[in-house]
Amino acid sequence: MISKTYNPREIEDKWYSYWIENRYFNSKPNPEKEPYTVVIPPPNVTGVLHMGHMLNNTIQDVLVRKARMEGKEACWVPGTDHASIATEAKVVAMLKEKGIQKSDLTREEFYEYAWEWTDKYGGIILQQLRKLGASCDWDRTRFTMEPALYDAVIDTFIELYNKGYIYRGHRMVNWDPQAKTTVSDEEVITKEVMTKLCYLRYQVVNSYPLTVNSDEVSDNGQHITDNDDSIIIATVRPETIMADSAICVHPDDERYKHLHGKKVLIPLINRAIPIITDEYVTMDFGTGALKVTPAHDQNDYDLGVKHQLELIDILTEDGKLNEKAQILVGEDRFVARKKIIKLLEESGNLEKIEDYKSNVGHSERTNAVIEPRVSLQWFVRMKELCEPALQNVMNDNIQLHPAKFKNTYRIWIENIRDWNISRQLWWGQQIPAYYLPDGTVIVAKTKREALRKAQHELLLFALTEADLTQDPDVVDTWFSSWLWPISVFDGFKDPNNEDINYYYPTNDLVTAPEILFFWVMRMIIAGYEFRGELPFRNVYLTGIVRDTKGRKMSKSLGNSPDPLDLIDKYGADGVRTGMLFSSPAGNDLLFDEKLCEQGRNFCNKIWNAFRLVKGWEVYSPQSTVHSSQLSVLWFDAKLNQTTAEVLDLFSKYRLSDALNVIYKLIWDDFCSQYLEMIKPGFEQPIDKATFEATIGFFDKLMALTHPFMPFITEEIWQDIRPRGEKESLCVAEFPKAAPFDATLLANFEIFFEVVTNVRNLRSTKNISPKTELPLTIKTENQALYQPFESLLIKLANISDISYTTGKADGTSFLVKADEFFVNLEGELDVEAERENLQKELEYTLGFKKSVEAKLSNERFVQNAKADIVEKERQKLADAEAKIATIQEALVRLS
RNA sequence: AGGAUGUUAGCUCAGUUGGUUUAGAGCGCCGCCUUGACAGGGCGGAGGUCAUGGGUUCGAGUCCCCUACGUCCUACCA
Repeated sequence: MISKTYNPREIEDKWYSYWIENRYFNSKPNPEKEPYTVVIPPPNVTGVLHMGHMLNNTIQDVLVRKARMEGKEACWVPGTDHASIATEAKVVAMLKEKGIQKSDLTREEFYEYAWEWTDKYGGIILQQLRKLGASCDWDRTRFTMEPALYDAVIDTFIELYNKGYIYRGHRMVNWDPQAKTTVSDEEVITKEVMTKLCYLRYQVVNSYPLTVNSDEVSDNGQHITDNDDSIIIATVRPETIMADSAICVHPDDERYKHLHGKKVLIPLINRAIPIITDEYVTMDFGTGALKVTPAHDQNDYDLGVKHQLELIDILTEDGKLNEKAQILVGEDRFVARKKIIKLLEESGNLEKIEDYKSNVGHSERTNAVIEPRVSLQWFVRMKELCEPALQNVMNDNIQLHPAKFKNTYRIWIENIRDWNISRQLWWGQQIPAYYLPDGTVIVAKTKREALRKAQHELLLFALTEADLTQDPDVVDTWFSSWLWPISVFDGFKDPNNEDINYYYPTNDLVTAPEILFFWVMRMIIAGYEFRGELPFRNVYLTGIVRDTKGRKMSKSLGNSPDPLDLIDKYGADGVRTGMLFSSPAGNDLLFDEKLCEQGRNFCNKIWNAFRLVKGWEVYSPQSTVHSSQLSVLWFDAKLNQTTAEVLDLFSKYRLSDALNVIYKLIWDDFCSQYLEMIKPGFEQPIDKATFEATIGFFDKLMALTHPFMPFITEEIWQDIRPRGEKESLCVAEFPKAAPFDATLLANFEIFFEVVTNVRNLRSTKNISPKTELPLTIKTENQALYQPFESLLIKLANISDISYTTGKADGTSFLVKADEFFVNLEGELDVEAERENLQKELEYTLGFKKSVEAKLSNERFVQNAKADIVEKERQKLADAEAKIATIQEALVRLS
């Protein structure tokens, strides 16, 4: 006895183990077959599955399963990312709970804890992916911190350094004065804060050339003019004026043209700084004059570099003023701010203070206000490396789906800055740079090699390993994940191995648009740089999963359902289809559990169709029922038509559309129409030929649906298949498009319309579906309807069918230009009939008019393509025939 | 602020080189239908001047421009 509803739970576990046991997901290079490769975007090793992963991995699985069924050597490589910042933060928090400070540990000790943590929580997410049905080759699971991949990072660092792409330089970073470390841009939370905008007056120095010793100038007072010759700037950080290197105004600003080339004195400390001009300045903000403080502001830093200004850092690493500030030395930056305002007020340099709303960066971890700070970091020179990455996306060697992202991608690359790859963390690949006691840098794979280099290249034979210190920083996580498509096949360790030669370049990459820049672009760069070839041919960009209100799903909002709960509730197939129903590439998915419900209902629908067919008793008659024969021909055509459509949609990466087309094929065409057409009477057997054709349809439908719903399709497929033919739907053949009879499909459409009209008539006249009705067809083309008679009787519950070219009794409806009469018992509601016909007439007349307007337009007839004009003529003829029929009917009623 | 992108039924979206009827689907809604595969179901129905205003064209949901609103990315401005 088959259950009335589909029960996913045991079926899913059963088949997943079966697939794994039989190693259907494992792949080896096979020269006989075309490879199809996907590398998973490695999730954070300590992460748990969220809705974004579900969507992303469902899409990958659909693509991989289809390729596998198409006979390709499908290989989906899973793995995880060490996620240095996120993981280190979690480990540090865990240590804190144990009462251990990171600073109390050696690097080695810290690693022990980190690995312990990774082993404990790592890979949970990969277990969860199995529940979803992901057909990964689990034997190939990789981790970005495992030795081989660690080495790949070190080797590529050295290679790029030797090629001159990596350099060490002073750059502005986000400094957390409380944690005394730099933090990445992603860890900076900008918050809106109310601050004071101070307007400060700087005195202009008139004499030229200016004496270097500014004290002298202020002492004798000669060079300082009265208030008319001064410039007022606005700032929210008055405590940094001692670090000013210039005042900047817009070159076209008439107010300040007379000051170009002059110098001003910084209030309180009276150091002279130049007035420079740059179009960066917004004339109508503040006073249109800007103090330039290169050491304490990113934009000012850029200006400083451009105008070669002095860089004066007046802050200590914990955010206090240092000796270079000259005044308020030792005060905290915020205390200093208050105090200096007072000093400025006393000295008469403070013009006014306004309340001002500004966005200030805060550290995610300590909530301290981030201090832009210049420090020594490692960088990758990007401009040249980017060239192939830009070109090969623009010329579609690598295709983005949807293509609209090409634009964004181009703009990003064109504005790229050098990539800061050093991070002041421990969990990650330590930079292979060694410092000699005098500060000389040697980049080498090991300390021993660095020493050898120092001895041989620098002739420093007296050095020992103890004299060398390795750079404590690690590289940015993306510096390991950009190698992923190559490193998972050991393309660095062994650049000519069988795997990399066979699987690389990979085919499709599925990821979120948010990391197009961080990750996708960098993988493309790495692909061309390290293998001289693209890393993948297609990039499928998913949307972001949001809730029904359009908010991003997040832990803090608590609006993200647990994917495993969903799978438990709706089944993996239900959740998979639920997510894909409404998520075309590049579109955000507004997730609603209703979608999963729809997915589950779809499973149930398929399940019950299967139950119905399974329950039939089969017999072998002399000849097959005619209506069933016709139905089989029709569904075969429909199936071929839809298969072609599905294949076309797949080729365009329109997976949502492909799923919807399949959904309708199964629900509407197969269940609602086909099964109803061939269904034998209650407790009647079905003829063998029809039964077998139906089983054949099931076979193809399950194959077509398998990439989307692997579990239920496998269950049914296994049940209907003769044993021993092929062992799993996973590796069965994906349906191919075959020719189909388009005329047959068109005639069936007319037939369905007739059926719908009869049902509609019953509905409006309140006649039970069980009451048989006689039907008279008024047509010039009797031959069109004759083949459908038996089906019409069955589906519309007609007692008998007759034809006429004249008139008939009863109420009627129109399909095309033919009229269908149903003689109902009782009175005919003439008024209602007339009203309906009148409405239809009006519509058709309006339609005819619009077609006529087109056709009577000479320019249309001249300019439009011949087939378009012909179609319009046909439309007109159809409309005219229909109008004639309606008018006859109206005459008859009056 | 700059850039990208979007605005089609109550909601979520299709509508692929401009011409297959006067625009489609799913969900929701309304009406009718429960012994017979499935109420997680069946049958039927209502619902849109394609954001606004211009333009190009014989013809515009589709191409161009303006405006409004939304989303995203980058930069956040002293």
